[in-house]
Amino acid sequence: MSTRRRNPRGQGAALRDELLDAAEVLLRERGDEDLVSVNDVVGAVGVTPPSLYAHFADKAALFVEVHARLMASFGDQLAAATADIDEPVEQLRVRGRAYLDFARTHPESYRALFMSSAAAAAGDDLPERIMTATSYADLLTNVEACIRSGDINVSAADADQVSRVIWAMVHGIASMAITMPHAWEPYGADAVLDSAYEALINGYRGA
Amino acid sequence: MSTRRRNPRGQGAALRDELLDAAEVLLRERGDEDLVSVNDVVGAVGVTPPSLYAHFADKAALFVEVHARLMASFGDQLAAATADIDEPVEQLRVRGRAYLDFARTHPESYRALFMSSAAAAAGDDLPERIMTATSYADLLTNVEACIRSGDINVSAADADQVSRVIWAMVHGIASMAITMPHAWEPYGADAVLDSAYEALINGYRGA
DNA sequence: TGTACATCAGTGAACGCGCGTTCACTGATGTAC
DNA sequence: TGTACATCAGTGAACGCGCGTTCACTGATGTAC
Repeated sequence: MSTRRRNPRGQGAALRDELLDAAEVLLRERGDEDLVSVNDVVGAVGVTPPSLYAHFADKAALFVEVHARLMASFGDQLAAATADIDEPVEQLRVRGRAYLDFARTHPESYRALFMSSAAAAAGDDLPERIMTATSYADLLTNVEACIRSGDINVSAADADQVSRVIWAMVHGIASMAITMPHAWEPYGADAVLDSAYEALINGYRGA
Repeated sequence: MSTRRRNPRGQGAALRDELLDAAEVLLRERGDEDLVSVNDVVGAVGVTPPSLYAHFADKAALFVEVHARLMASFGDQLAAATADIDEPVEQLRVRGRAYLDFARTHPESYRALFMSSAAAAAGDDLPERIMTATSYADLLTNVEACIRSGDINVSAADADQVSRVIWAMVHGIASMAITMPHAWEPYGADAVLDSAYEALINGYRGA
């Protein structure tokens, strides 16, 4: 953009944030860092390519930081949606709906975070970071509360496994909604999620 | 490969199959057609790039056919695994395990079929073809049998929705196994699948 | 049986393109004196 | 208060690369006579 003015002396680092912002927007739009070129990013900020290399070693280094930002905003969104809900099973349901909402509102972000081949590539430990992220810890805590309240009838030691089954279920619905636009017609992904939750919790309750 | 001999007169079309075979092998290895170049394909066959264009309009046309082949072999594999099993619930379980097996044995094929952005791209109706594929019809038939036998206690009209929930569950476990190598540690994806199935069927049985 | 010729499987070389990245440079800005 | 200068944000132009695709061509093969 031609409206950009050069940063004042000593504030060159401001460009770093502008580049991260622009890269995040573009990644959200396109869902795969392979579809976002360095040229796109610097062009969006209104700067020439060499400027980027003053702040990031290479393209990969830029996107490592962008992914971290996306993960944080995803976690924040789930936490905010469930903050006011005390009843454990209801919180679990709302958490699932918020998860699905994020995936559908930002399908390309979701793809970048949980479905991209970049995420699975050897050098990048993104998936491991996901498993240890706050949002998973929150889910686990939620499931433990359901076990204590008796809504999920398994031993406390199985909380981790049950959490991952629930995650896999929601991820399955969300990722299919993204990859196959007609997957949930004519029901709607929400209705399917509700039905799946009901069956799962019902199944665990009576176990 | 330098060992290749030119096809005899009138059998130039044989190269078409060789190209499809080579492209399929490479796609299985790499999981995304963007990672398989035209040069890779013709190089594997031992031929130069222009030869490909005698048989396929462009790269996309080649991979449309390759995807169709992968889908067919996936469907065949599920059908073969479940052919000898009469008891509906057991057949459903074996179907799920075979599905997971395919995903883990050919992770890159699975990614290409069910997780790739190419699959979701506007021009390609692959996802729709999946929804109408034999393998989905087989699953639906299986679920209907479970309803008739009373193992899944929903009305016959809900067979379609239940089928998709089951599919989403298995897809969730399979795709996470691919994207996040440590997702199912220390349990193992099979154990998680069994547990998820048990909960789901349990939940539907008592519904 | 021998030869000229049409056919067609496949080649060699190049095309334009966009990519990530690097090089040598510029010119506005703040500071020292 | 004025000026010389070091600093540093950012540029212009080019790099080598691999890509999908196209062009004009070659040369072995089978057939007609």
